[in-house]
Amino acid sequence: MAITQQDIANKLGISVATVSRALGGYSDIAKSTQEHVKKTAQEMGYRPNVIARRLQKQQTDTIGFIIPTHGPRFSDPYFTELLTGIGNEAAEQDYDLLVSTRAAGSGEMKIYQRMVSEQRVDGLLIVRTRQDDQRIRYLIKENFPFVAFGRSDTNANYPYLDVDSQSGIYQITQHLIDLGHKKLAYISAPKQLQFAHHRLTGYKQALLANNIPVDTDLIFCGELTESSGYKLGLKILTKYNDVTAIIASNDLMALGTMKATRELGYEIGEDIAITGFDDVPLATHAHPPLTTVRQPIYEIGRQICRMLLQTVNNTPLENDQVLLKPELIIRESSKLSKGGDAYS
Amino acid sequence: MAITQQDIANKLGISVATVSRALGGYSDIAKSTQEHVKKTAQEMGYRPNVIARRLQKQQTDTIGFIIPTHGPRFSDPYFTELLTGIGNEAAEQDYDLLVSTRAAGSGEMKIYQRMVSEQRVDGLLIVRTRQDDQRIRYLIKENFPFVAFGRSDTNANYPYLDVDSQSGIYQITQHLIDLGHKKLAYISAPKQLQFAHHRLTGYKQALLANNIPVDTDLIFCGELTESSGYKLGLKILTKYNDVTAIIASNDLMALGTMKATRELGYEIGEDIAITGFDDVPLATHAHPPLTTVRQPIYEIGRQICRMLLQTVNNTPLENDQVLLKPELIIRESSKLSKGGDAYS
DNA sequence: ATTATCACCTAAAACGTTTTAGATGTCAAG
DNA sequence: CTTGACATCTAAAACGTTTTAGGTGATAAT
Repeated sequence: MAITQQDIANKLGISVATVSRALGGYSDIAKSTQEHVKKTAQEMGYRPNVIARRLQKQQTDTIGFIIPTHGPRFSDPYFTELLTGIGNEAAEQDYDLLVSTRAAGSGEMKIYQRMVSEQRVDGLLIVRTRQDDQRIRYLIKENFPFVAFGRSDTNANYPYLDVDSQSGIYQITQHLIDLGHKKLAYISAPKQLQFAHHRLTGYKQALLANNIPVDTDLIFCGELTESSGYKLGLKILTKYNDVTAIIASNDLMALGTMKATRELGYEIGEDIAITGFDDVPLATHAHPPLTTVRQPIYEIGRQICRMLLQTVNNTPLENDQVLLKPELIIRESSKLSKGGDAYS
Repeated sequence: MAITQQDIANKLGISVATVSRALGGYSDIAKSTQEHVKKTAQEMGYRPNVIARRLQKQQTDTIGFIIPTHGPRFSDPYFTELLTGIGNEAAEQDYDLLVSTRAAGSGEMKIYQRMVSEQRVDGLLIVRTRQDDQRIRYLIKENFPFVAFGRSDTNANYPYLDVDSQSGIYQITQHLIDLGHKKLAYISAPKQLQFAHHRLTGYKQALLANNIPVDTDLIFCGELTESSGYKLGLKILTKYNDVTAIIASNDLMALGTMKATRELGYEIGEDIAITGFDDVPLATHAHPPLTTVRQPIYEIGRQICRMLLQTVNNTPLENDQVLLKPELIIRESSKLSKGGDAYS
């Protein structure tokens, strides 16, 4: 059996209250007693029982993070990096991290309710915000502490951190237009994801700013996976043989599109430009290396975690709605358009 | 404030004990009372407080999983898939999953001690077993329930699941030899990882079985990342221009090696064969698709979780040391050796 | 000699649940 | 009428911690 404060108290002939307060370093316990208790605790191998502490303190020192997976073979490198950021920050602040994996829809809300109403965690992290996001609605209704990675379309006010992906896609689209591309296809994320709209807007705005009409036939919708990018790549390039650039809304889809492009005999970066979003490590090692927009994923993980812990501890956030400017990373998957007349 | 059993008891004019037992469905409570209590609980929106339950039951209904990361930009797709498997299985059995992210070494043992001695979890999952693995030694010493993904070199007996990667690499090496390759370089995982040895042995055995002498100059050691595979790929191919096949011990390194190979002007699958291990989804979408050995990662996650939960619940495992046969997946990154004389 | 102040300690309650050990009342059998 | 068996319920203890409210005794001030 584990050593308890009672054991220490018995051994020392003092009360548990004194043991507790001594270990807690309270000033109403004599310095000498404090040291004595601490020493004995150490010797006896005492470790606090966190469950008992939690019950008394009415807080769990735990935060929750529910990863929205799609299907069993879910392997988005993006999430590992995000999780590492969250996990490291939580650990530094002595918080536990409770993780659930659940496909969006499919009983997802059950998990949230469980976490909230059974008081399993002190706060929650939400990622991949959606249109009319029921998770956000629920947490606001319950007045439960949370921080989201991503804005949402509700007019509710809540703490979030987001990347200005509209600007990111605008930059990348402008970059391609500068290279002489005129016919640029776009592979969107699923429409229910909030960022899908920001990114699509960035694309449209860039086109319009350059007097290129928006052709909705050139806008496709993918699932953020390689295989989805692959399928759409095939579709786009067989149907529209005058497209010279494909803008994917994440790296994984861009990598899939690259495969399709190559299979159809095009040279990427020469015949067809392809771009992504995220800058996962694989983007550098793709062939050719992928032009993309960098989101500092690890740092984002740390920061949303830091924001949540502040919220949980009732420290007011100096800035509770943060918008990060992403950085354009130009690599070889985007080059001058062959048929183009840039700077001509 | 949340509703407690006390609130229900007060409202109904019965004792908390009755409420507890009614909700628990015990037979010493009248059917009618049970229904009444359950109905009222529902109406009042009662949810059990898991912390209190845990304290009383002296178990946490939580398992722990510490992901051994390397560095902040850790994005191994392998782990997301494993985590999904573990998470889904845990959720189905109503267990919480506590996740920590920590680089091996660097205070890793502190996390284990914290989990174990402060009774944060009922059991632990260990992955990427190492030579003389201190985590395993510690958990055995503490007699704490755990299941490992991977064997280890200690002669201690403990429950594990592993993939027979010696056989996997043997198969892949034999496959390459059958294609006519004679000079096959090998990129190992870090030597402290247990599976590095099994895989290396598989490579050596296959060579010897085909009367090819083992040339230790052709054995390199990488870090399981793309960039590590890239660097070693460059090194191998510039130093040994008669190497026709490179066997990497995971897919990520293989992908990095592919990049190096291409940059040096070789045609993958034509001039140089490259193989990986794991079959992450990206292997299919690589250019060309990667020949590899499939580990059913998601299923492995589920199964080690299932094994752990059985252990935690004192259900004896019918088979507590499982060895899975991996499957060779032949794709286009390995083809006939140009200089080779297979079947000649 | 009384009172106030202070340093140090602790009994008991509290957190919300489950379990234990037994109480109460009913009914049937003897 | 007594006894035993049974169904149903519950007071109290228990889990291990922290907090509250106050006690004790010593010393200093009046």
